[in-house]
Amino acid sequence: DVTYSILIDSFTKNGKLDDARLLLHKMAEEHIRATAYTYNSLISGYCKLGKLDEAESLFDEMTNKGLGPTVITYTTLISGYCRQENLDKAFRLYHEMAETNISPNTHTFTALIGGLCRAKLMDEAVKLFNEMLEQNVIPNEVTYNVLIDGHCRVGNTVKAFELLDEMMEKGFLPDTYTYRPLISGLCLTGRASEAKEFVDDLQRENQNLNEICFTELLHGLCKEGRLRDALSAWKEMAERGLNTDLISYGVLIYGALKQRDMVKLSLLLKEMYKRGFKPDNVIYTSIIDAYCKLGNLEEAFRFWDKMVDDGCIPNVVTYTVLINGLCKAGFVDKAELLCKQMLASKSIPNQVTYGCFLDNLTMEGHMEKALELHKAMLNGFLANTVTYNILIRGFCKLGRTGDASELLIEMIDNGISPD
RNA sequence: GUCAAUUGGAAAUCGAUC
Repeated sequence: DVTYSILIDSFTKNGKLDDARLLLHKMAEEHIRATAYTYNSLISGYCKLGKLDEAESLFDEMTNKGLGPTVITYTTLISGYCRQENLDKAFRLYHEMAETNISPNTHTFTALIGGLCRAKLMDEAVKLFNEMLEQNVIPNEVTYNVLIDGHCRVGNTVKAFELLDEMMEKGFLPDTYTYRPLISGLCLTGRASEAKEFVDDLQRENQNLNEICFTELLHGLCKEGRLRDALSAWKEMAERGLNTDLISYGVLIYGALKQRDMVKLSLLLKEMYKRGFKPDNVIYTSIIDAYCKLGNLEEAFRFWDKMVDDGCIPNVVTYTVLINGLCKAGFVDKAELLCKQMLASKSIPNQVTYGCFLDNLTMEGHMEKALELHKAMLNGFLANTVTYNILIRGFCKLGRTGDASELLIEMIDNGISPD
């Protein structure tokens, strides 16, 4: 059974869930008992693919066979639900554990804290962290990394750096999983310079930063329009022996576009090609977006064609960027056409896509049509803070503040928080 | 003796004092 479990685990890690399940059947045929290990591996695989229903049915199956669940099974499912931002489900499982006398461990708490952090519910995350300590479950470096990341995401770098000190006092070694969020947090709060200093300090201490940490810094610098600094950091990255990969080029291109520096754009593209890199989806999309925003739809479509010729498949974001460009330029009919084309391919329009149309309708003063779209979006759970903002702004502009406040109430009722 | 938790780039609204 160990052999089979190892095989099943490696299949699931490669996303070959079907093959893994075939093996499970084969085990049964050969009268080899499956174990909790086997099931846990499979459940983990389905969770990572977001197929929680499949994971749940295996959970039931293993329960019926008396093979579990174990702490690991619960933790796997909990983290699966957390990744889908289904915290209700995750916590329900957590409570179910208590009923079945399975004690949550460090991994379990870390997964839940991570879920809360992802949802930016930092007060709750801290509360759970304290509960964890009260239950004498010892946090480890991952727990700290998750919390640090959470605080950084909401811009609370002070708290994040406090936790960095705390974790070091406890003897945990920070790594790239710790540093990356801190760099990101500093950049997020408009302090790319501090992020740069932080990175320099870490280099002086000979801490090993990886591509991911550097790219985060590059991105922060580019976002603030500091392309020159980003380029020099990029050179430094290369000198440090790190890979200047496709993503790092993508960030620099984003920076060049932000500065509307099309000369730099073509230089970067040339250099990329020379190194054997081809622009990917993301790079093409950022170029297309930039041209749309410059009002140059022709050039935008030229890159779209180039992208398709290159074998890159446009995704939701690519479509949305063009739809936005078309809407803003007043070609709503063309945008709708593109949306249909999008549905015909395998891309499904999302909140942002519909948000573009919604924005166009409210800007044109077609509030009733906008409300119609909004209702459809509500049915598809596609309303969010931004889409409500668009509608509320539209009503306010027309002086219909009554309708606007009704929407405010509605959004709160729907559990969507105003910002 | 195999299973569970954390990392990078693109898109919609708004960003006051000019």
